[in-house]
Amino acid sequence: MKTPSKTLKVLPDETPENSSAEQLIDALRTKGFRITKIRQAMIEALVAASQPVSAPQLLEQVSQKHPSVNKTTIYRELDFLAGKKILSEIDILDGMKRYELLHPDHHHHHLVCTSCKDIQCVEVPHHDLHALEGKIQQTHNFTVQSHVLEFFGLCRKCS
Amino acid sequence: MKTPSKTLKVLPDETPENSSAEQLIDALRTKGFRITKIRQAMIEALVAASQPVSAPQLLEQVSQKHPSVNKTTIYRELDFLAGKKILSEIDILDGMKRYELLHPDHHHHHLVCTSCKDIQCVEVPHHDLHALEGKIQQTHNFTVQSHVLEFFGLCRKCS
DNA sequence: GGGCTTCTTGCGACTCATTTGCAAAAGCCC
DNA sequence: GGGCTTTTGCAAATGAGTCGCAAGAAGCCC
Repeated sequence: MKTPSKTLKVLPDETPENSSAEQLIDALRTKGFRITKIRQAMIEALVAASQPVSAPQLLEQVSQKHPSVNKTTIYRELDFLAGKKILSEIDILDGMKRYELLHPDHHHHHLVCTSCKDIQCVEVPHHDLHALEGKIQQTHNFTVQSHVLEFFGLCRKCS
Repeated sequence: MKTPSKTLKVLPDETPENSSAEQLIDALRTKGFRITKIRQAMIEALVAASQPVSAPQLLEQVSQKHPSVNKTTIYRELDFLAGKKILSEIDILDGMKRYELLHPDHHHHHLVCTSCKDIQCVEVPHHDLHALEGKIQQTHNFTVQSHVLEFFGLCRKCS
């Protein structure tokens, strides 16, 4: 097991090629799921997004190409994609969930600007958290499955 | 810089005496706020709670003594108490906020059981997070004001 | 106790994210 | 194209949280 880097890297806005829309779609098709226009449009929108997006935002975006999309479809599809581990759900405490592509090989956290609501991603060296989880497992008889770590504050523009 | 204890302590369910209902109420009265039946009942319910409670839960509980309480009052009062730094707001991602007494001298995190929804508190050695926040401040030009760190998994009974 | 001022409360209506049931429409396979 | 199954749209419902306003209560001074 290698030691994680000590520095915090800014994650690029562009999506790495292993999660481009086409590849995600192919993977779904291979597993036997249907590739509908809405599903395709949603995946494309999510891949293109530079920040986690909410269902209403996605609805608006998908509506531009498919004016008849229904919000129910958006919610169901988000659920479907999250269930397939393609998306992860994040919560910035403003009353609605947001979704972003889940990258199996790295897990990151967010810097949420409390003023302009901008969300940046941060990669946090994971050994500290893992050590902590191990300790919790022992001390509390609690099997940690996942965690949420988000920072709230002021971004460069707002501070 | 001193090294914080490496062990994780289980926080007691009982509330330390410096935040008993009477004392909180006296403090509010001294500051000139009115002590109404509802306010009193809410503070008592919150002091008695062994877990963070949601507004609907509190509504139900307060309703038992005061059948005519209105949910608006509950929300307003929670807001009021949070504003006075008596309560802190926590979010376990199930779509509603929960509140618990805020202990000025320690900040803690939670272990949320994904099966039975039970919530335990954990005190986490804070130097790691502080160091991290300092690093983020520098690397991202982001002024960290607060953070959320919650662990999800299975409690003893459910694992 | 009475009256006054100001803080709180109840009520009703409203917003808005999210969910549900059902029937119609669209993918995919042959 | 036909058939089977997954997706979708629609309409209505749920549920948390909010708002404006008028009535009700606390605290205070006399």
